[in-house]
Amino acid sequence: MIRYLLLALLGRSAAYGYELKAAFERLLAGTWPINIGQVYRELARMEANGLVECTVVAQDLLPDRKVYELTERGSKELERWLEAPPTSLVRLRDEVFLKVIVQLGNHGAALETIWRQREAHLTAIAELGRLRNETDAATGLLIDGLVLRLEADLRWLDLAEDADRAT
Amino acid sequence: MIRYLLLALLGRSAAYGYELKAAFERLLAGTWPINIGQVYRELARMEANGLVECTVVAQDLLPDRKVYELTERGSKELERWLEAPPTSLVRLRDEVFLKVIVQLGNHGAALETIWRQREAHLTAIAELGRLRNETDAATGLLIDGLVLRLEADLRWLDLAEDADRAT
DNA sequence: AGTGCCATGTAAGGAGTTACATGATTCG
DNA sequence: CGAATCATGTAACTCCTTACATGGCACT
Repeated sequence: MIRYLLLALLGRSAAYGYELKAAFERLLAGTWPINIGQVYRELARMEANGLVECTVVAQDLLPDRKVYELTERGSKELERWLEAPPTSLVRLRDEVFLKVIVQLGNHGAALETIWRQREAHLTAIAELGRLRNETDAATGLLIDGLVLRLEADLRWLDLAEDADRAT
Repeated sequence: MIRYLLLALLGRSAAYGYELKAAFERLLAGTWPINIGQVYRELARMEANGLVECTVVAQDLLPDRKVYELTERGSKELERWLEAPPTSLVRLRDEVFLKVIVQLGNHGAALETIWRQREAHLTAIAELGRLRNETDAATGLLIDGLVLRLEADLRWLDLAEDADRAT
């Protein structure tokens, strides 16, 4: 995933690692903090695979920059990813859901988890509301997506509470 | 995650690996196919950590079973997980979202991705509807959660389409 | 003197996926 | 004879996370 996001960012314009980390986190509004080391490792790997190539740009006073850009293969690979059929959506590996369903019927415990989660969801939604203001279109849209999901999960927590009481 | 789910299953009753794999997949309605090898590896690891202990039960005609049960430490660990504060919900690493936002403004491409995704979501929802019939309460609830999320994502795709046209 | 920014990296490890190995029994 | 079920495991690999290393400059 990281690899393809970096490819997508390089598809917009050539960039060096340090800059890519910032662009990456700005695009995702900091919801995916990435370690700078990983950016360099991915770039090195992609270079080895011929997806990107770099030019060293010397600077005085500051360290050299290694400016990367997509190769032909790189943009093919990016395009391939973008056009690939969606991976299976029938897949749910979230703590929230799992913690609740394994406790279903265990009244006290399930309800406590549900309440804790509900509160966490509300906090997260509020936090995203604050984040939403300081972003551009694409990032704002991403945040909207997150909020919609969290709202769906809140409705699910209501369902779960009913289901637990019904047992 | 796998580790804790196995602990939760063992919290219900002692079981051996082969059986745990089946219970795991039944609980998750097959949305998380797990490799049997991983079950054995996790069990071995948990045994080394003193979370579970096993008794070998000989069978005639069939291979021996290693029946595991939670230790005191194991149920403490399970409880700790269940009661732990939810991990951050402000985090979104799904292909769907990322593929769309990196293409936003790139009209043709973004719209194609959106349509592909919409279709995949509808297919997935239909599939889950079929699955829903053959399950018990907890698993059914899980599926409801998945469906709610997919519906939220569908609404998001509408938002994304509007946002793309607006650029 | 210490913190933070610029810019590059290496290394260790956890979690999950996929494939393969072994051996007996039962069903078609 | 071949495939599926029961039952155990090992090995290799990808992806992501976390921590650490280096070195100069600027600001307080």
